[in-house]
Amino acid sequence: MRIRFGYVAMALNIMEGSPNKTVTVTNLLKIAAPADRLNRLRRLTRENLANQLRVLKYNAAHDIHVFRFTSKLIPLATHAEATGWDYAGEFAAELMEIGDFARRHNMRVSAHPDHFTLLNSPDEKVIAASLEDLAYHARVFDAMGFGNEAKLVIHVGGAYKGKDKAMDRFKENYQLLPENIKGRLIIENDDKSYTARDVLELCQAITVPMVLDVHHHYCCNEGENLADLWPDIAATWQDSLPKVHMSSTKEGTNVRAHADYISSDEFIAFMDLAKNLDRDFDVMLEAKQKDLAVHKLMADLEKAAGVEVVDEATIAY
DNA sequence: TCGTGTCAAGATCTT
DNA sequence: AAGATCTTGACACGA
Repeated sequence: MRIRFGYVAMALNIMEGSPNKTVTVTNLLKIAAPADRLNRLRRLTRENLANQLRVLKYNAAHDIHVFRFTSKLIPLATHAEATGWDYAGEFAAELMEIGDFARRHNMRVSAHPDHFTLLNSPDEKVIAASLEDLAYHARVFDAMGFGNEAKLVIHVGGAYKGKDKAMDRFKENYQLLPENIKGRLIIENDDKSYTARDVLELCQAITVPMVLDVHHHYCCNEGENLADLWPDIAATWQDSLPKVHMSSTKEGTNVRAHADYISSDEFIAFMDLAKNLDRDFDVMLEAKQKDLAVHKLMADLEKAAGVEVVDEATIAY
């Protein structure tokens, strides 16, 4: 199997590696003139986009081909203060440059709207806000020149004291999505409510790829064996490369908290159960130390039996 | 400059 | 019914 590694949002190993800069609403509102408020957002956006391109260049230099964009690239994009602001038009050149760079270097990119974005809420206002947030993500990807290959990962949502009904609501709302969101949406199992089996069944029902989060599976399951689920999960990706999220538990806190780095033993254990299927896949490392965790995992795996290092962020096993 | 409380978003648990 | 907690990196403020 050939496995590529990537990381989330920001690079710690370089200067100016954060595309996450923002401003709090409270502070933004202290600026008297609305036009000046917008200028504050513009300056932050310009800085974020410059840092984002820098991060992609760093990734390219280190063979990192899997990357998740931050949702904060355009600060407060979905807040009332930014209503009507044509950020995609104003920053068309910068956004397209980022997209072009990623394509030129064969990067697989995605985004993960945060856990306030819910397609299965019974509250219409929550659905409306979620649609707005998804539209923002899709708008940024459109402006970068990406099609449906650039995925948006979300969770199923709340349980609302009835997962079956809540999953039905998800299915109904999914069908109503505009094409530039619907075609990009993929679903991940979470660490509290929806198990890998729940999400697999949902993904099969609506024909959507499933992201397996290995750590979430160990936090939230009903005794299923991951080796049994993996072939069906991988099958939801059809001809494209499956993607897996991987993190390790931070010692001394609740099991759900993410550690600085990824345990190579835990990752090897996953590779062992995936080995029967012998299908290539990508891994998004969700570690506090971001890109440093990619480098460290590669260094640790290099010493392990059966691992062949292909480049700085790819192995064969 | 450092430490720390706060933050746009919603569900869920606790009181 | 109201408030605390979860989670994240970064802001914002006071010492």
